[in-house]
Amino acid sequence: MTKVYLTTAIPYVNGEPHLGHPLDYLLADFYARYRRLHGDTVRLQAGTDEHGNKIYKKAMAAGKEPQDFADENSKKFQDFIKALGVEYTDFIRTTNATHEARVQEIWTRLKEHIYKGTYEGWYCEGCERFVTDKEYADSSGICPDHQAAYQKLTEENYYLRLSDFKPEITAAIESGDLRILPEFRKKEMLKLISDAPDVSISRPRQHLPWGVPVPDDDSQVMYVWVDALSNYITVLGYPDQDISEYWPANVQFVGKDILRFHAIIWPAMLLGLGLPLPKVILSHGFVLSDGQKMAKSLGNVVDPLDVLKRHGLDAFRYYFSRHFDTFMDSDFTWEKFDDAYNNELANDLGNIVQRLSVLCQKNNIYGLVFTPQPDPTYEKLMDDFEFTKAIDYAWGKLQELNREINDTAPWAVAKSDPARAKELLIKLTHQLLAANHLLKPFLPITEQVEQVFLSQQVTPPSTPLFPKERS
RNA sequence: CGCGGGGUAGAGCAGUCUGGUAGCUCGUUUGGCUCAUAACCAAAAGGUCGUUGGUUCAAAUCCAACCCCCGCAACCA
Repeated sequence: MTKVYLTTAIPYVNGEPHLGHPLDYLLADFYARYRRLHGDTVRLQAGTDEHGNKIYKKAMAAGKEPQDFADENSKKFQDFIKALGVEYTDFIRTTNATHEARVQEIWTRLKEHIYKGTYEGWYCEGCERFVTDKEYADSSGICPDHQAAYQKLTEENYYLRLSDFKPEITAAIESGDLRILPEFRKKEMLKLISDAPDVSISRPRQHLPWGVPVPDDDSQVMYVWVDALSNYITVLGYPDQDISEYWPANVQFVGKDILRFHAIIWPAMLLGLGLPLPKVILSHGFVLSDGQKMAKSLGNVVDPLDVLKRHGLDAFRYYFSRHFDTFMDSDFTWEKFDDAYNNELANDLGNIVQRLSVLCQKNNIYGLVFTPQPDPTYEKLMDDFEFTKAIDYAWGKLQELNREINDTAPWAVAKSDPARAKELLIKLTHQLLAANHLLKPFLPITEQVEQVFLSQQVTPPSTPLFPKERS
């Protein structure tokens, strides 16, 4: 039995889950379910990133303790992940005391690659933070929130010496030992690595009051990287426990925006610890709303809970698997979502279940047995993480089946030759169950479909699957 | 010349590496069927494949130049 470890990026819990968050979880869950159907033991991690300035300030603004604030938001994310039907096995929080202790030990073990340096940049007193060069340029040197000029400021930081690891990381990515997906991101990452300066991994305590203290230096607090990225191994028990059963991870699912950190800083940390690199880092695109990036300022933010409520969990997972490209940005609109529900889920899957179950009932079919057969085309797609193409392929099977039902017309055959009709229906039902089986990683409702046909006596579901809503 | 992605039917995309009558899903129109959720099946309409030039018997596909859209450039999924 193969052991599989999959990870998802841990979201920063300074706000509510939005429609972009499900992607990591769903992709990981599709793959996890697929491997579990093959009998593999899958460990699927999820969690929340809870330190940092933004959370500290939001908590202060709300008159709360940072920990209480983090507790509330972490809970929201955990509930959300459950609502998505994601079968995760571990949930890690960066404010967990065990995680914090482990992170400090990790820092200590990385010490020979860490040095103290100074960081100089543009700083806003009001925001209490440094701004990027781009922000500085865009705002002509004036903070838009505080109408105050940015100041040049210097502070002490610890740095991770990336140069110690660049050749090894580059070689791993080039050879495919560390596979970056999609392929077109690989070049981008290689270029970024060659240009990457050493990374600042700490902040003075007065600038970052909410975080894990740097060991042996009370004046400094760890910045996000060492703290958050370590979650993938602290959740397994590192460094107190042997993690070789599950590490290296088979696949790490991340958004395209944070791929660079997972392709550069994270491998550097792992090499510094003497741990193997993950086998695959898969980066997915963004969820666009009406063709645009979702942003509060644009007023096009969609609440994922509303989407879940609209047509239920299966519709949600269906839309995000079949109408979202696994690797590229894709668009969400209510109209497309409703169309997918009505024209595809209801008309194809829902209707065909109804169609065949009624025919089976009328022809008194019972005691069916189903054994899934391997489908190499489908498995190749799933193994390559081409989820959109895999579900598309499975859907094609449903459409073929509809054609075949029309062509063979079992209802007509039943009038003259009931025995032959029965035989036909059993064959057609097996085809449906085979297609249904391919949909299992994506749609939980497939369990219900099996129940309909594999129960003692085939009876149509009391209410059709995916009932159409009359508008 | 910062890096990367993209421009193919009303919408979303495949096809480009390995040149050879332009394909899929959804939508539209017409016909068929009646087992089924006003469902299903068939057929049709709809594209000068971003622009210009080149190579070739033949270019969405190869080469060159250009135009347009999008993302990224230390905390944004």
